[in-house]
Amino acid sequence: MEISTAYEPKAVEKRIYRFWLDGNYFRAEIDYHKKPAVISMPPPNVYGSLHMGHGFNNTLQDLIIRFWRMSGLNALWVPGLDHAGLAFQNAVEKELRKEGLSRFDLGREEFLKRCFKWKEEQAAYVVEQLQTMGASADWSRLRFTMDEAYQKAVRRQFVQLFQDGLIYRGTRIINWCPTCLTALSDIEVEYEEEQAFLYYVRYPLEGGEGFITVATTRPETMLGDTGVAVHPEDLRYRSLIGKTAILPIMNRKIPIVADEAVDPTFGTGAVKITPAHDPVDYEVGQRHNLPPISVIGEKGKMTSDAGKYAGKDRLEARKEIVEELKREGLLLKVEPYTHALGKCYRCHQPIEPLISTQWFVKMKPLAIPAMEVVERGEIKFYPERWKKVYMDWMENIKDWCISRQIWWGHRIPVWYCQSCGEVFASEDDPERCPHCGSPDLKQDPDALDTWFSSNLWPFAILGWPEDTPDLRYFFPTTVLSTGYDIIFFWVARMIMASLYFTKKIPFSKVYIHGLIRDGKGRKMSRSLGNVIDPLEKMEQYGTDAFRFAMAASATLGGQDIPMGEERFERGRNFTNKLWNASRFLLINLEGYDPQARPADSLPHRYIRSRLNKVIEEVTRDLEEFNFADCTHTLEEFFWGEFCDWYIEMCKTDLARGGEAKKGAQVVLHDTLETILRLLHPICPFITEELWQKLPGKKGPALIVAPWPKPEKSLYDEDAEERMECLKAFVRTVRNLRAEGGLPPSNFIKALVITDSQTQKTIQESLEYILPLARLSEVEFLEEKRRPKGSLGGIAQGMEIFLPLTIQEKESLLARMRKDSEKLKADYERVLLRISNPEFHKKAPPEVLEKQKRSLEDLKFRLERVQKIIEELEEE
RNA sequence: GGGCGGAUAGCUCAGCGGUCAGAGCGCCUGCCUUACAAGCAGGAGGUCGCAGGUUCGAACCCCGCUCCGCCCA
Repeated sequence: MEISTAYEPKAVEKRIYRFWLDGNYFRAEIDYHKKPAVISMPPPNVYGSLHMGHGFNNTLQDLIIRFWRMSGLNALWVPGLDHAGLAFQNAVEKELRKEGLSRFDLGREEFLKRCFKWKEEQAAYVVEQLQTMGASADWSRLRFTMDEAYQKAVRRQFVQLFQDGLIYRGTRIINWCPTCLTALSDIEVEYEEEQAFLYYVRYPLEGGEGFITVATTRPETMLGDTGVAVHPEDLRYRSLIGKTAILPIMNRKIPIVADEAVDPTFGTGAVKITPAHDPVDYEVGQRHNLPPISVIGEKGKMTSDAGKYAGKDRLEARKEIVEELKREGLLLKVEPYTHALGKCYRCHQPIEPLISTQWFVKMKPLAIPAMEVVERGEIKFYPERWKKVYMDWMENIKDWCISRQIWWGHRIPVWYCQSCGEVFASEDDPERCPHCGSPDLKQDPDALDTWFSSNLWPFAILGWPEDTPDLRYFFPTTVLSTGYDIIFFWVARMIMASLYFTKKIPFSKVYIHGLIRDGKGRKMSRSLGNVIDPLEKMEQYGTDAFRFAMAASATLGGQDIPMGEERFERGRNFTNKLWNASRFLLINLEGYDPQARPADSLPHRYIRSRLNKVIEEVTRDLEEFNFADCTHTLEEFFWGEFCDWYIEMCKTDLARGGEAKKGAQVVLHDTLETILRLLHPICPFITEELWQKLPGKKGPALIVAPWPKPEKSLYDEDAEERMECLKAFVRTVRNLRAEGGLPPSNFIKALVITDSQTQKTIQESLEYILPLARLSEVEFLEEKRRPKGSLGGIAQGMEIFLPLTIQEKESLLARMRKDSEKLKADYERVLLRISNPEFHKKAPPEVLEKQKRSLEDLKFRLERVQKIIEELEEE
């Protein structure tokens, strides 16, 4: 058989993915005899390239799905795409700017046409990327958050919440992005520490009696001040409460009020109140009847209420106002100040708190049941600590601003009757006003927050609001996998929506993984230029190597992952090793007879015992989302045990031919076949490719081969222990040879002192270990004395000696002295513990036993080492 | 200000109550041993952040502290 000596992923991946698609293996059919197991894919933004976060999350989801599928569950993974409202609109506008156009030039209808055209092109590209990753999702069920059916779901949600009184329209202070020209919800604002200044401004008191000094980071907002506030307990200002100050520049009379919200330690302890431009001031204003005056407009420019500063940009106005205050002698001082500045999570420009009329969802009634299901454990977070984060947010939840002043997205299904003023929501586009019958209707121009549609995801993709067979069979879904950064944005809202609309939880397990960072632990960002492109890495190292790196990085604790190049290299090395081990087998399977009965020899017993224990361990790891340990266990077993020891030993049987060869072939084949099955969820392409090459395969494809079950009858402690003894023997010889500087090319004789049982173990497996230790023969010594002129080492109740030259003696002596000291320290530590009467009383018996055995072992080794030292010194 | 993570080998991280502390990468030595140099064999390297406590026994549990990161106000 012609197989290349290095694994070449590119030759394999496309072909294998095609093979799976042709076999229709990703498709899940309703089958009431099978238990469904479902994941809804967090839909990536339909626009643009997938990033490492997608690569990571989708690898893990695919891993789970493939594991379930092989385990005999009816595994369904529903893929999808998100319209990503503002992010997508911004991207399209950016493209338009290249043509010198804005969306307003095109008009709403034309702009949306462009958007859909873009969406079509981009969707195919995103799907292609997911497929490159090996995603075994059911593409026949691909959903997009603006599909016709999905639009209906969103309208149903809005109308029902509206009719139930949970959606209302209100005028209040909201977060406004002057760059994106839209309102945002509270959690769409990101706070960043900024170096700024704190301005101390004197406001003259009415009647010419001195000043009250306020401190502010935003002097330009003073034009909208309608009060000054101090803490009610603050003795410094007690006498001023109820008095009036004169607002400089505007010459407005404003009251001095007392409010608990004021922090007396900030600045002077007196703060200006600008209800129209600060959320806290807004509330203070409400409590004290201070009217909001908007002095900053939607584009970040001063309004007509800003007096002579009207029309200026807010930052320009700040400069000029500071100058004016300085001239007037009202600027007391300016000091450097670090504060958290709110920025838009899409364009990263500073947001502006503004008074505006928007649509809101009342969250408290939705949050209460959503907290209960998590509290009761119906929905579990993995790792569990995220439960607290979720609960804390839910407890302090605020109403959700869902209207956005954008065009791309679900338009708010609310109409305003131009005749009678009726405001109503409707699932279908209405012809006439339901109140007065007038056809003169206007639809609300705004669109909905994207998250107000993706919160329906797990059930809308299965057909909701229709009562479809898919929804009945596949819902609730089983696992949701996502990063911790969108617990509030998405996870929490899906739980609330699902309970409200379906009366069911959307999923029972939430797997929360860490975030991928760059090699130095920094957040990846385009501006830092430290973004790793997953597709590029797959191209470079192979998809399986990429996935191996992802899986190995997904630790149980869900820590963030600094993604360095080494992780991919390790994956590539692993797949290459897998390739070559399989290649070795395929070359040596000539005359393979699956019916042959393997001998009851130690290597076979050992590898079968270990394999079955690994099956048990790996299965448990996958059930617990412990991907890193699962990967590591498989890597270690395959490489460190199967390749390094078992295959090497089997070479003896293969060389011998006959029954020995036939038996080895069967065990080698079966073990590798099982390893391929265990590795398939992590490395689907290479395992499928190799599995297809193996003779005597059962079934059409590895992707649907049964997940291995551990056979406990094959667990064999005796074989494992004996094997450890053989390994110790071989390692000791290799070590002696290296330290003694004996060339590996010479096959030499080893002399051994040991007990009769160990002697038997070694003798029975001599043919396997001689080549590994590069020995010609082993002689067992009767006399328990180190042979003169030899190099000796100790391992597991054996003393092993190799012929030694005189110049090698000194280095040996040095090593023995070092060993002796370490052993002495270890021995004394255990002795101390064991001689403590409390230990005998309180430690469990098996621990006591183990300690006793350790002590004996240490004593034995120590005595031997000391004896050798004496002997060497005598010579 | 509140909360959550982290601090273990040169680097990146596992381990989270039973002698001797683990991996990958890096480093040193020797090998083209007919599957694999993306490999094989051997080796060096760690008062497990600091300081107390609980326990027969602590990297691991508890208390405090220091530094780093994140989230919320």
